Amino acid sequence: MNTTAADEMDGEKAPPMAPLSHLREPPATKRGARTRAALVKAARKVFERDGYLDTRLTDITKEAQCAAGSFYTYFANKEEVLAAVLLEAQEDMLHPGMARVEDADDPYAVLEASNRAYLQAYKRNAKLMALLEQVAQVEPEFRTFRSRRADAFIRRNARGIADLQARGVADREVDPLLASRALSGMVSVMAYNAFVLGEQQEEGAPVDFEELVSTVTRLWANALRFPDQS
Amino acid sequence: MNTTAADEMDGEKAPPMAPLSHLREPPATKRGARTRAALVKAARKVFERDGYLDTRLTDITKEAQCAAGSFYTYFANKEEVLAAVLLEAQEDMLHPGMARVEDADDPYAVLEASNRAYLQAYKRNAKLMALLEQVAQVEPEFRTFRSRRADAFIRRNARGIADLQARGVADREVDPLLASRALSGMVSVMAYNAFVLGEQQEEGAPVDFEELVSTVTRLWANALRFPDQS
Amino acid sequence: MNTTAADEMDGEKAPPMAPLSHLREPPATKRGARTRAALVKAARKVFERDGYLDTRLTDITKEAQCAAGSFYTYFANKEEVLAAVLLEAQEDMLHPGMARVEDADDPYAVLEASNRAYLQAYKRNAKLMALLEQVAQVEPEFRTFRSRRADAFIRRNARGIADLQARGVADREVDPLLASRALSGMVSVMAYNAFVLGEQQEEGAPVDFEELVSTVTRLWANALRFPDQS
Amino acid sequence: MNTTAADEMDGEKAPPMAPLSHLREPPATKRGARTRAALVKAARKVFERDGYLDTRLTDITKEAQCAAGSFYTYFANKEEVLAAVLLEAQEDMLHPGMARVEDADDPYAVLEASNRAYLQAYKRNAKLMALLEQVAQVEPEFRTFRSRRADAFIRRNARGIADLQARGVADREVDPLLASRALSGMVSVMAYNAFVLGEQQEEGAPVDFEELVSTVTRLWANALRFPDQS
DNA sequence: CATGAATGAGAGTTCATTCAT
DNA sequence: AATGAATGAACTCTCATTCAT
Repeated sequence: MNTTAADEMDGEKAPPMAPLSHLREPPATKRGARTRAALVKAARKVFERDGYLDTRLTDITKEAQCAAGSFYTYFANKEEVLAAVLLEAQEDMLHPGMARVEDADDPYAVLEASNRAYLQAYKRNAKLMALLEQVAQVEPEFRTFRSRRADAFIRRNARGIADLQARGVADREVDPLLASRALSGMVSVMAYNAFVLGEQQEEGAPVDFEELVSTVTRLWANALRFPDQS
Repeated sequence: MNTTAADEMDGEKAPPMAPLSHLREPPATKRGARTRAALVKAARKVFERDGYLDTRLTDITKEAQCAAGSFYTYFANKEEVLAAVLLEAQEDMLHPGMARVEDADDPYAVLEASNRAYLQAYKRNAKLMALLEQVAQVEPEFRTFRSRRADAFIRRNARGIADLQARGVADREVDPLLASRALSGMVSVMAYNAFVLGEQQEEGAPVDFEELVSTVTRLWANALRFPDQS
Repeated sequence: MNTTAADEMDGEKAPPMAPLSHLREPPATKRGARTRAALVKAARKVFERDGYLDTRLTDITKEAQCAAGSFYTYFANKEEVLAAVLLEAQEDMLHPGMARVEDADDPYAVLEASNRAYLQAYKRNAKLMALLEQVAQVEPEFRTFRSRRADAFIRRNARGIADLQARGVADREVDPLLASRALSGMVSVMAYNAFVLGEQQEEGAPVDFEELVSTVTRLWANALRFPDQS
Repeated sequence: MNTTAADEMDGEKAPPMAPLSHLREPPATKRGARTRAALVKAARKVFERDGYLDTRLTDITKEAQCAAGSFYTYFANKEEVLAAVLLEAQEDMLHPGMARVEDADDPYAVLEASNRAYLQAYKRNAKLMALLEQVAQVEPEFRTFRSRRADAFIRRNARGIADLQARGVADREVDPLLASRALSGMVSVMAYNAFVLGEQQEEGAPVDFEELVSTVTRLWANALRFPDQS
């Protein structure tokens, strides 16, 4: 299984933001580029701090230290800045920097590395993921966006599962795609609970990261009936 | 394992809406009760149709065929009607009406029945669940609400898992609570995808309900290493 | 000088509330009378507590423990209850209960007794006076009302002054009416400051009542050049 | 006595509007300054015409010929515009332009000039004073404001009285502060009656300005037992 | 390009008054 | 006469978007 669980964020080359790609032409001047960059940076900061809905455009321009009107030089509305923010952040979210696995043939080791990388990436971008979840509930365009990326992730894992089934290492009774949906979903829910909700409520001990990795990996492996290794 | 996966909705007797219970005094007259009921019904309809955010209070009163001001006789704001809507719907969501299981000692059969009941209830109340997910992203009070109910569900399943572990029927290596979080989450994600997102996008064949039940059940059973039955 | 400074409140027999006398017919039944009385009493309490403007009709009916609609059985609006409240209170305000003066021919003694009685009455009805001042600024009908009563007071004192002038005991250079306006006004301002504003602000030592009496009396006597008695 | 009765309006250098100074940043552009000025001017006009309570914010913006929303660029609410109106008017009210007195050592002449100047200023700003009285009954912040200014006025006159007492020209039996309260109050009541109430009711001959000045001056002088000059 | 004031539609909310029961 | 729910006009305030400078 050579896929990673971390690619829920992957765009797979295909235009990832189809509905959001109506971006304006990039600024012609250096000053313009600077202003635009400041706006995107400010937008991310404010979005993450106040949430998408509670963010007013003037909050963004204030944070970016530019005039309210300047916003419209680069973006048509709030959705468009958000698209720009996500586009820019994608880069980081796509390269979890997975550690080399000693034995690439050991499915369990590969799976564990993959889950660890995914969870690390999620944690690193937790605020942005929280934002994405929020926006997906509020702006249909972003719901599609979220779904597409999840699908890519799911499809890749499905291929991994099918591969293992072909090699006789995984339970052949389950449909690879459906199983991938379930198991990938399981991991992403855990990530959401741990890194998004876990942060919001101070009470309760936060989950131990390594325990999280080992638990989801074990459950995943069991669920597919990886050969016993104990 | 005699718990059901369907009780994510269960309040376990305890006041389930603590933060939302600032309800006004119930109407003193029949007429008042009728109007209030009409408002709650209208609210549910409009919320489910337009979403929480896009719903204006006048949309609700218009739907309920009463004056704008009448709304405030019964509710202080949009949040309060929503609380009333959820409170009223809870009843139905709490009694999935799980079918009798032939052999209550067969963990697999119990699990399957439990999952089927849960998924049926989810499907039946899909629009409301969609609403709850949306609102949880937008109003902190409801986030707490959602979390609490999920917790109840998780804790119950955790008890079931611990029980099976004690009986030697389930993998003892995993922490029951963490495993319950993961597996319960897996089921609810599947439900969300199938019944909430599945409805919104017309493309693609909808998942077969029975296949869904059998897949999540099989994965769950495998994940906990239920004894082989094939 | 046999007039009293206390009669700013006096209605002098003449219909004192001309513009406010459009009162409805008195209730026919006993129950009606009771309800009406409860409303007036409640109105006074709430008016004095919350001020005229911040009082809603429902506050009054709530305080009177009757239904909102019942209000209109007895009064057309807020102004009318207020008129009723004032009408009822007038009685008390009109009888300052001035102590007998030993020597009714000693202008100074008479003046002092008169001022003391006036200030006592003002203090006793301070909340109502505060209310009246507020209402006079807000409802023209009551401005007239306040003016008329002040006029009565002023005219009476003016007669007293003219009398003393005739007896050669008071400065003949000043117009009696104008002087009365000034001096009566002086006393009422002091009363307002001491008993209305003085209560609202906790800081500062409240004025000593007797010092107040002696000061205004002395200034008044001096202003009219009462014969020296020191 | 070198103080003036006219300084009830005086702020004495100290920040006179402490509680009202939560003003927004002044407009950055000329256009902004123009709009703000137009709003303040319009507010004063409408307030004086309709009274504080009956003034709707849209009345002000309509009068200023700008959009309703523009109001909030400069003021948070009705109170704030009023503060701005008073702040602007203060200037004029603080410089009664008292005529030079021939003989500054003649207490009577000084007193008369002072009273004339005060009454002239009051008359000039009568509508604003009416407004202030109204508002003081309705908004606690402005009650404080009114009190503070009256206090400044009173304290100054009290110093004048004490001074005269020290020079043996005024009755030493009265407390200077209390006497000042009474006499300053006497003048301001007369001013209120003459210029505020006098205008509202058309009936009755308006008081002759000079007679007003000479009467209050004479009474004041007598009250303090200025040495005889007749 | 940047600026920041101007715009105005639209939402929530209050409460005096009416009226069916 | 009493009740208390229903009504709806009126008002404040927000903020995305435009536009003159």
